[in-house]
Amino acid sequence: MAEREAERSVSQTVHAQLALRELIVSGGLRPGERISELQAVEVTGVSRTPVRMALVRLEEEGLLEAIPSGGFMVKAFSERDILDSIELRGTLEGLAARFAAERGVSSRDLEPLKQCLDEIDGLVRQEPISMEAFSSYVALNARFHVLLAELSRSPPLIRQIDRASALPFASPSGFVMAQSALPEARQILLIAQDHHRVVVDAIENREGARAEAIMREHARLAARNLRLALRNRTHLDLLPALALISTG
Amino acid sequence: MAEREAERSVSQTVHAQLALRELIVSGGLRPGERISELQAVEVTGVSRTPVRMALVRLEEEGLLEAIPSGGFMVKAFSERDILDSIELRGTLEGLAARFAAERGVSSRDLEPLKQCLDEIDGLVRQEPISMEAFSSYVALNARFHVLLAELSRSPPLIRQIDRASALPFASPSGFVMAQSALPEARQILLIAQDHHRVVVDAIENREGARAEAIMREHARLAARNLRLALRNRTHLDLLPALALISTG
DNA sequence: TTTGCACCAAATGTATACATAAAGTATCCA
DNA sequence: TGGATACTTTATGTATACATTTGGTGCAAA
Repeated sequence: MAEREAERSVSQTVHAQLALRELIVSGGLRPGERISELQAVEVTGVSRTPVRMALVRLEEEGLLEAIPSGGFMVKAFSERDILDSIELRGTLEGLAARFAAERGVSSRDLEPLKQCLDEIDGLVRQEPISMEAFSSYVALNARFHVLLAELSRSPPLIRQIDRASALPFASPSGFVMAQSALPEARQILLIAQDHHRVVVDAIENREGARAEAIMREHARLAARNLRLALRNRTHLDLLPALALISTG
Repeated sequence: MAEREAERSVSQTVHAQLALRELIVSGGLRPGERISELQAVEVTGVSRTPVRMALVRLEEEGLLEAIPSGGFMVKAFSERDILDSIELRGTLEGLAARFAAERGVSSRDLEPLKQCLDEIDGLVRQEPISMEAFSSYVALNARFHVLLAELSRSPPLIRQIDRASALPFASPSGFVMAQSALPEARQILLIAQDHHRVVVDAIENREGARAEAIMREHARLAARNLRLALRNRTHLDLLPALALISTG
């Protein structure tokens, strides 16, 4: 064992799950393509049992789909599936924002969110925005959404948001944003940043309904942008678009 | 093999999953109690491998929780967890209702829903309502909710609703409703029935916002009723209350 | 040439064997 | 008598062996 040097502390199953997810998300396997256990064993370097566990978990996670005759394939999503997932996530996050507002979070709780937004500000203020800054934005934005979900203090809701995010957040890894799209991307990022600030403000002022409405509107806008980007794919390809919009 | 007579057509894994879920949901294992693989093997009659698969799936489903030192335990939910889950489900179903309305379902699509409601009408019209009628109601009500979710034609949303329902719908199996609570239960059922009819009507008339609002309100009311029932548990115990309210 | 049947190969589902870590117990020392 | 340590036992995590089913290929017959 331990033929692959690293990842020694985590269980084989977790290691396999991470490795396979990376493989799927990075596009190493096409949607609809079958993923054989033998292949998974070779990729992960662990035996069939933990690989199998990882496959089951990835199926439950929504990245794989069971083939009736046996085995798993990479799940394929339609354009509408993705748009729906964005709105779905927005709806859940709206609920989270409302819970946070209604349950009275302290200023201390909001501090990490504000700090996160400040960091994003530092990134998007650059003109033109750099490729590295954009990548950092994606990571920071994901963190903001996680923090917001946790602010609801509702384990069931956090859990659901986590699952709902699997699809929209699945794409960024390994994508390449076209240089020419960066200015347009920056504009969208600025708007998203505005929304986020308003949400935090609403939560701070205990305005649950407003907080919820903003998050939902935010998601609807993101879905609309993606729809437009997909219609005239002049410089936005599917994956970059996802990375750009769905993480807004 | 095939020592246990039935269930021959489904895979061992699925059989184990169903058997273990039944065990958990029926209260055969207390929340927080550890579920050993050996025990699971004895209960299901299959070997450790499929049992293990089933345990992983049940964990992803939210009924089990992994113990850091190894193995699984029955997940314990707080009162707030359950209330949140109800509202969560209502929110998702509201989205489903809106999707259904906006995407223009045909009258043919609505037929099964109406038929389902008519059957429920036949049950709750009895005065006093019988125990059998109440049990039938629970099953029919679950069917209505499934049909409504499917009406959204959104696989990601249907999937999420399915997961969100795991908790609220987990309780009915094997519960016993107190005879004395039946009249009160009937009143709540009648209100729920009203809500359901309004939702179907809103969908039919393409009023997405209204359809969504009703479903959310419906869930909030259910949560409120449950909260009241839990406060003065004179004749409503936790499980019956869940069965009653959360399936409303 | 095409269709159908049979056989073969490969991959999945299942069972079990093995290793490691955790928990419980007993014994010994303070 | 109480606590700590070592040992034993048990249960989980992993690896592998076995069986069954699926899919493909080849041969034969129409």
